Amino acid sequence: MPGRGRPRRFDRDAALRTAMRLFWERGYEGTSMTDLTTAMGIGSPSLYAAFSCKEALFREAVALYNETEGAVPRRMLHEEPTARRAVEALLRISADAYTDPATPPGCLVVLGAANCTEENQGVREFLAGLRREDLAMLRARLDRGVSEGDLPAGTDTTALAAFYNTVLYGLSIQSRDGATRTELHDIVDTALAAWPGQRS
Amino acid sequence: MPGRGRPRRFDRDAALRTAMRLFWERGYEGTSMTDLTTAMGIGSPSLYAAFSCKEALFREAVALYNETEGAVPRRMLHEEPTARRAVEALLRISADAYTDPATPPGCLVVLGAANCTEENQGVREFLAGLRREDLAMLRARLDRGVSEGDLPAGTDTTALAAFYNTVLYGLSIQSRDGATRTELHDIVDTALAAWPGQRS
DNA sequence: CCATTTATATATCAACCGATACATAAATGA
DNA sequence: TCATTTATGTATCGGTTGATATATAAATGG
Repeated sequence: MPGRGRPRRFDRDAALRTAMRLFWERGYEGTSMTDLTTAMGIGSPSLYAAFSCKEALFREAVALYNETEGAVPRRMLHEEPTARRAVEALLRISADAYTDPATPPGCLVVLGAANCTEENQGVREFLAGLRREDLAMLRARLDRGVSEGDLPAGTDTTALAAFYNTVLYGLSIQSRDGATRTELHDIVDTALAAWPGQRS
Repeated sequence: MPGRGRPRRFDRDAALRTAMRLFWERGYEGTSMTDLTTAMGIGSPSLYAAFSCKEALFREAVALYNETEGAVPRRMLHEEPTARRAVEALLRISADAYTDPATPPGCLVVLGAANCTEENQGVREFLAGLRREDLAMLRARLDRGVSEGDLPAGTDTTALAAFYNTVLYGLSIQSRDGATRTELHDIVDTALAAWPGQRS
């Protein structure tokens, strides 16, 4: 039921996608409400009525990002048969996504609130929490590799997960600096040489 | 010769160090002129008279950062006898510096203008240029390792340098997220396992 | 038809941004 | 002494920030 009052003139989902795109491209503080309302083609009271405030809009946009952009890497992480292949798929898919010319370079969760003001520490902590979740998923996949026997028992999965997570962070910055897809995959090649038991 | 007019009431070098510290902590756009003048204890016309404008002050502060904080890693990179030991020293010293409680976490050159506004693209490009210089120095050190025989002939030094550079970028973000010194060194351990010929 | 509800458009709000105008203070050179 | 030069303190500039007050438009329920 669409309710009683005057119907909304714009598509809320489309507006949210627009916000995701802008925040992805320019970060939280780098995107102004005027940028958003202009890109959405609506007035600022309409935006506030639909999304409460800038921070709420950002959180909703990031949630959308996490559901859409994060779906493929998450699925790969689970479906690939070994930990090694899962991590390689994660890195390769991320490298491809970060250099997709149809979307802004790098990861919104990593870059969206890099050095933001103290007054927006809540936004920063929100993204940091998502990063911790991603790290935990990666570590869990490595632990699964140990329990399934494709990773040596006694592997320091915490350190290994932290390492590949760090590489992913670095890839985001590299893509922002204009690194090509090939360059990122070359970096991934080297990173995979650090895999336990690997000969480089 | 201190010149003719009324002498400056404040220490320009100390003010520059204050600016470096603030920019390091909060980034270019995250630091306001009011933040700067307050921390320096001077009025805004004095700041403008001494440093022209915000961007010029930032560039000078970053130059100071590069000279001071960058000195030790640069020296290690040159003085360590092998490429492998040089890279390890670079990573370890950076990990220590990024987690030094006396200074802000992470690297100013990496984090100082992460997703800044389009109108400040000049600042972003300035830092990107410094990062390219650092990358070139790292690659040159690896090339030296090849010519001196401690790295196998045919080693892809470009890819290897890009990889360790990427790890350094990632370490900056990790330290911003509150990673401890031990955690960073564990990541460095894993990164070094990717070294050519290494058994991990 | 009309009360109610919701969304819109216009016009702003106070706070902060980077940057200056202006008058005054404090030094030097002649 | 006094013109010149430079720096300082105060007050403020126009512009932008995130967020609203207000009045009107457009739907539903009775």
